[in-house]
Amino acid sequence: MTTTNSTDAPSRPRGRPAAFDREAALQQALLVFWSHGYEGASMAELTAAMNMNKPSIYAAFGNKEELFRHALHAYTARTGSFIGKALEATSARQVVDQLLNAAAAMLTDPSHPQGCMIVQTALACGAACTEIREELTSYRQRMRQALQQRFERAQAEGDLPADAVPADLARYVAAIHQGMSVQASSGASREELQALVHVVLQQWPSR
Amino acid sequence: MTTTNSTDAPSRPRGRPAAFDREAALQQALLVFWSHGYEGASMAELTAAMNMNKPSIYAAFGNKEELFRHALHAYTARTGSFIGKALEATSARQVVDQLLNAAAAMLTDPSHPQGCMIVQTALACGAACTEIREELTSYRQRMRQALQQRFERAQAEGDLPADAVPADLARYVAAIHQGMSVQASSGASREELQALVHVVLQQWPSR
DNA sequence: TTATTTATTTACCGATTGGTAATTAAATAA
DNA sequence: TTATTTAATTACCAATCGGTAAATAAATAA
Repeated sequence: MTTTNSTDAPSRPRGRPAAFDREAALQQALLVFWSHGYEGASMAELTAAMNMNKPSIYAAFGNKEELFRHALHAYTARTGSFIGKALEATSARQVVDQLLNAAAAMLTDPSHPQGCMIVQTALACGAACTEIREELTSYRQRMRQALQQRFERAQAEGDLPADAVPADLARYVAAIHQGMSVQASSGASREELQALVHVVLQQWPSR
Repeated sequence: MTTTNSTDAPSRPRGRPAAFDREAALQQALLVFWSHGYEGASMAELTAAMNMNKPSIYAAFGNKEELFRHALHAYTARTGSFIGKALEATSARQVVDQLLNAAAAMLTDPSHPQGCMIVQTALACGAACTEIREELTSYRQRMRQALQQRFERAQAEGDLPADAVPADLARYVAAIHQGMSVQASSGASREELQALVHVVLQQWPSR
């Protein structure tokens, strides 16, 4: 049991108070990484966007690689929250509908860079960011596995044809999602992506 | 009419002969850009792979940006040749079949980096490679437009349902192709991608 | 041979990269 | 006040970045 102050009111820490808002600074870092990629984002640009000087950033978040991980965590918690919600829909078809239409909206939202951070920021990179690249790859694989499990459940519930292969359908939907991300980063509009999703849903098995 | 040597036999040029094979050197540069991206590929790594020192590279190909364009041209001419062939297939369904199955094979070919160079090498990057990024984007758009025109022709030939929208189908197939590229670079096997393509073909309209 | 032309080699350039040591500023505790 | 603790600022580091000037090597032309 550590020694704390007598009341439950939070006591101020000892030294000089931080001048930056941690969440706000992280959000700015996120935007820089999102638009320029891991190695395309320089510490100079990050310091400018976060309105912090380098030693403060390193003290608060570690080095560039750890800063990226913090930003990535903020991304999945905030921007990527629609994925978990879509997986809770009541049928496989509704999962795909909600997932891809929410993605069409998010990927083209003008309030942040276009496309998906997890697809864009380190698809190919130099030797210095191999770990980051692999981390993003495992993120994508986890999403695909979550889709596969959801489709397996759907099939067990008679929600998908018996001859459908959940693993293949999951890979298919994941590819659509990733392709939409590429096209969003190339300037595709929300309406264009929604038309794409419409094609997917029209052809979705056994509706 | 310029002055040439008297016979048709090619006369040797005046100065010291180049010690490198231009096409082979370009192929090595292509492999480096393909696996590490435009800004992830350093001139040091390129010189090592091409077995040329920097001044020779600059004399032969221009700067890094122009070298990338030369490599990109070699890529589209060699590796990307299957796209043009697929577009000549006799039906829309066969176009998609040939295009995506050939892509599944190419994207996972162990003799070169996994995935598509045009998707991978500059999706997000720093300010220094904006032009490269836009050039790759326009490559992807040209492929999508070619698909759209092919589907328009298919529809006119009764090869696609009257209510199908060629532009949307083209965007759909392009997204599949791009998503396959992302997954190939993440380690998906040829068989896994072929299973994905099977899902697409099973659901292709009006077969 | 000598002159000319082109390629390769070596050494180097300024700028930028990610990262830090040392100092100064602002808060609390005694 | 004085000591202590933490943050912000300034200045700086070695390494690497893309790119090049100058010198040397290897070919042909005369």
